[in-house]
Amino acid sequence: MPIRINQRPTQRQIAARVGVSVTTVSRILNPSETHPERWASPETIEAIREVAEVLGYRRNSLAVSLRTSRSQTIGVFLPVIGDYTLASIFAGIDDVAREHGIMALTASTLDTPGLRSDRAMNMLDHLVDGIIGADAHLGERYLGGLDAQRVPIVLVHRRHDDHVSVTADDVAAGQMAARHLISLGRTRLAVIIGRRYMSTGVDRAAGFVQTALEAGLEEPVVYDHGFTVQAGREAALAMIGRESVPDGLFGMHDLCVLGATSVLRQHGYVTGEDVAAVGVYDSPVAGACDLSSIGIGLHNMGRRSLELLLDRLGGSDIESETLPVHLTVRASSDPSLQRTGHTWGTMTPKAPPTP
Amino acid sequence: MPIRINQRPTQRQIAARVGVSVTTVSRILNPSETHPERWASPETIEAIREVAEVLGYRRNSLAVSLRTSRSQTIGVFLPVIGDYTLASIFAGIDDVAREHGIMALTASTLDTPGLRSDRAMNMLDHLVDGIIGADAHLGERYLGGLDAQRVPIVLVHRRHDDHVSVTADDVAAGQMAARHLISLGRTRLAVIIGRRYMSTGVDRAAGFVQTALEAGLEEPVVYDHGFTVQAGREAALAMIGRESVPDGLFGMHDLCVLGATSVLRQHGYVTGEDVAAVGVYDSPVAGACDLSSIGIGLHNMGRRSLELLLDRLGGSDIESETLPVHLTVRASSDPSLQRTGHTWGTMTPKAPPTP
DNA sequence: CTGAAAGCGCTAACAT
DNA sequence: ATGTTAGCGCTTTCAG
Repeated sequence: MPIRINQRPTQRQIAARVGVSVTTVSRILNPSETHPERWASPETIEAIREVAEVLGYRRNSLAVSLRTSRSQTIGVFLPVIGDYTLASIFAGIDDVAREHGIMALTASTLDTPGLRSDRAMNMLDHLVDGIIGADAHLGERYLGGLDAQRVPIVLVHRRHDDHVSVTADDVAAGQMAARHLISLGRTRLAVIIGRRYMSTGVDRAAGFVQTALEAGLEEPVVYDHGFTVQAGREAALAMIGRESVPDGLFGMHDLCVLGATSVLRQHGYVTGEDVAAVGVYDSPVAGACDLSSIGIGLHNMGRRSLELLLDRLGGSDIESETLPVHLTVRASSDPSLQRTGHTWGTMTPKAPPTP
Repeated sequence: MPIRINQRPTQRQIAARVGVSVTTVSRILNPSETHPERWASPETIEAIREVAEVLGYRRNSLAVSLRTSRSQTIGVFLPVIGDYTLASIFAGIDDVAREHGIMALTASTLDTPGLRSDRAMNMLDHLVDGIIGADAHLGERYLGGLDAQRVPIVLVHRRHDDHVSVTADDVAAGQMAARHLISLGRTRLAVIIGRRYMSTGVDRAAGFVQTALEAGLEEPVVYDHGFTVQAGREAALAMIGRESVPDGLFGMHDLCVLGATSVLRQHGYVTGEDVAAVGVYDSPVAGACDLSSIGIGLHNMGRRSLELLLDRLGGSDIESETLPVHLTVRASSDPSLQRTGHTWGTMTPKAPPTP
């Protein structure tokens, strides 16, 4: 009769019912990894198993953690959550966590190092076994104040020389975008890099600019308004304000490119024609909007970050990884391609075709 | 000299240095909420504070939880993570969590009840104080198997009669969409509802269909392919296949509408002209794509869900809340409005304007 | 094959 | 104003 009313059953209760000690119960129910000495008489084992089953026993992870100093818990820092990119990375992390029965404590830090430290302290209070950070800033030691508590850290998405990281080949992405635009005959290039503390934007811009210069073009203009739709709009306004609208635009995020092209279009610059645009992440919306975009395996990036962290926790030495990127060309840069969703063409609609 | 090498300092260490008992240290450092009897001599208090400071003392949350049966931890279930909607809700939850020093254990369940149960067990093993669920399915008790462990549950985004929930006024959203389309003279309506187990889509469709019928229109056709870009594409193909392309389309998510309109457009149906389209969530991309959309305060919705849960944990009785929605009209439904980013107009671009 | 004992770090009655 | 005792649920030597 499972008569537990409000309380979770404990090993002690099982021990009492079976007539053995908690030690034995512990050994049977949770055989230690290292010493699988689950020696016990078959009858005892059977009895313990049965009572545990009928009582609905579940181990108290907190007690285990307190005893073993391993919490089966990790901390994950995201700069912002409501964004496709970071959310996709987190989805990959979550995937691996599920497979390994690990719980992730997640915190958004709004790209504010101070906030990050506060929440990191809180995480460490919960004895997380390790930390995955997607919100690293260049030129600032990640969680520098807390290194005494040597918790393994793996960075993801954004690199930092001081830490192991899983990133996309951002330099290659920039080169790829530039080569693509140049191959289309574009000569006045510009790039929206997000913020200067993000290695993603900085690295992509580096590859982009370098390739442009090597091709003998003017140095691309750099805009650092951010990576949101709104940031893209602001960048576009800046372009118009300085009367230097590019004919080739590369942006760190599909969204900021969409924001930029929408404003440019309002001002008469037709995407795909007047300005060829390329984004990053190849998000679903890029497909729906005919936006050329450089895809990155975000989900897999998340996966690898936790896999690496787990390797580290398992005692292995780990090294940074760089993931490949690939370009999908659509009508936003090559107007000869079929337009699907929203045409990048003229502003004044003709009479609608008869349905 | 903070000479802790690898180990976090404990109350005992402080007690030893100061020459008091751990009890006193505990009382000073972590005065209980109920009995703020932090009686101690000013010198003692001062000394303890100082040593704690210099040692870099931080309480061990796990030990506290084990002792108090309160973990300052909650569990959050999301159906999927890499999506603007859910991620935004989670951002709101995270906000409140930060303000209250609470940690959130997050898990994606892929809208698979079995997966949810497994991970819920794991969460309960970690003694979460409560659970927020964004992945409820209609017609299925949420976490039905585990109700014995009476952990407070608050649903968000999707309602379920058996639970307190924070949702948008989905019925009103459906009515609003229908009224808008009808006011534009649209008569052949259709709606993409996501999946049938989602109260969001079901409720919105209810309001939508009801309003259409009351206006004397034919019953809108319902498509339940999902709410992603791809789902929208499939729905559109279905429309074309059955030769009943609507002149008014409402979709549960901006993305599925974008997916649908992109395919419809490929087949010659111009958005805003041949078919007026309305989405939900008013995500940034809706703005960039001139998509009319019904906005919901997702961030606030997330906030409220945790606030409610905390109220409940504080002993209050709580009730479900319904949040208001509002429509933003853009060129996708009303072509007289200025188009910004991507025109919904004709397929064949005219000669580009001179930049 | 099994159990006694110790203790992870902390809090909470109950003394004094 | 402070200390003693007890114990949260579990794992882990060390002895039988």
